[in-house]
Amino acid sequence: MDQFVSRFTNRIDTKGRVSVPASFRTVLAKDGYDGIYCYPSLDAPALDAGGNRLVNKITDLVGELAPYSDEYDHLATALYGTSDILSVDQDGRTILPERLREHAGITNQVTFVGLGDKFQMWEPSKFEAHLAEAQQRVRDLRKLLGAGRPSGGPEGTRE
Amino acid sequence: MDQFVSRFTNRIDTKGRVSVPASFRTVLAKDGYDGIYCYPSLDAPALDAGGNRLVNKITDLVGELAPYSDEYDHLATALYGTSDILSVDQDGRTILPERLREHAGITNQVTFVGLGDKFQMWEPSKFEAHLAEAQQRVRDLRKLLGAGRPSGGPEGTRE
DNA sequence: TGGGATATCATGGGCGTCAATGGGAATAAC
DNA sequence: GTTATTCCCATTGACGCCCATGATATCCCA
Repeated sequence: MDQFVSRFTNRIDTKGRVSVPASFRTVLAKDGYDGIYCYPSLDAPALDAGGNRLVNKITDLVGELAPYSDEYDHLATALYGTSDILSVDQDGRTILPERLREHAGITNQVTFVGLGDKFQMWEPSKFEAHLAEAQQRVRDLRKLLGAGRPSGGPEGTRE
Repeated sequence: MDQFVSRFTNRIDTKGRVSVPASFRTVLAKDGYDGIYCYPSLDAPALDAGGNRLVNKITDLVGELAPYSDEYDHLATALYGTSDILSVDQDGRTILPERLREHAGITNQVTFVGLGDKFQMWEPSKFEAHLAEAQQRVRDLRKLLGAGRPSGGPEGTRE
């Protein structure tokens, strides 16, 4: 299945429209989703977005909870209640609602970031900071994983 | 399965195109991947590149993590968000995006280095320095391994 | 084993297409 | 009636397609 990869930064024009990157539109089309399912990221100043796979993942997540539990209410509110389905016009452009733009701090440019089954939309400078942190965290993780590797044979044998 | 082996240095022409080595293209074709999946190496001034095997490895890595965890977010950002799928034209050439060229310090030549399931792209002089260091590390490792080898039979027997 | 022919690969250039951007008009919604 | 959204079109630069050329590697024959 095609995935959302890479990242693009596009401008918001005077009418509030922004071009959805052509490769993301292609993935959405193959996914069979009309428009973009979108909600404020739970723990980042960004917007989570995608098509059917994102919707299915949310349905599965919410479906694992007891229907009348507090968790259910909270998660359903966060993932359904705050979301929008953005329309994409025939030129491949969409308009971000004011509420979503405010959450992400987006003013005149949007960075689209592919994350495999979904993508995120960021204010460009916020994303650069986030990326630096993510890369550092992954490097730290690799060091942790590397330390556990038997590549240092003698250490492994000694243990 | 065919592997990426050997290394080649090709020029970037005035249009920013570079020939992907024919043997690498053959491996990609047999792998069934259309284009080249490519992202900045996390710990080297180089680009990691490959086909389905590389993509599958990344998908497995990211798929092991809980969808809304911090680790998932960081890994997906670092591996999907910084990557590009490079198209390869019918003459076997590709164009490296500016962002990837800058990460690797590539200006007018690229060294393609086969690493089995994937390959890397380097600025030629950076690769030479990297190779010298890697060869020195291998010598050091062999010394270590040689000390632990059962070629000295008595040590092995004693355990 | 050496030389010649052939095929393949890397390189260079021109032309057409595509994607992002900008703007206007019409329609729908408030 | 006003504003927002959708539809339609044009422009420009980047990229893909197509072709040619030279160098190198491989193959075949004497």
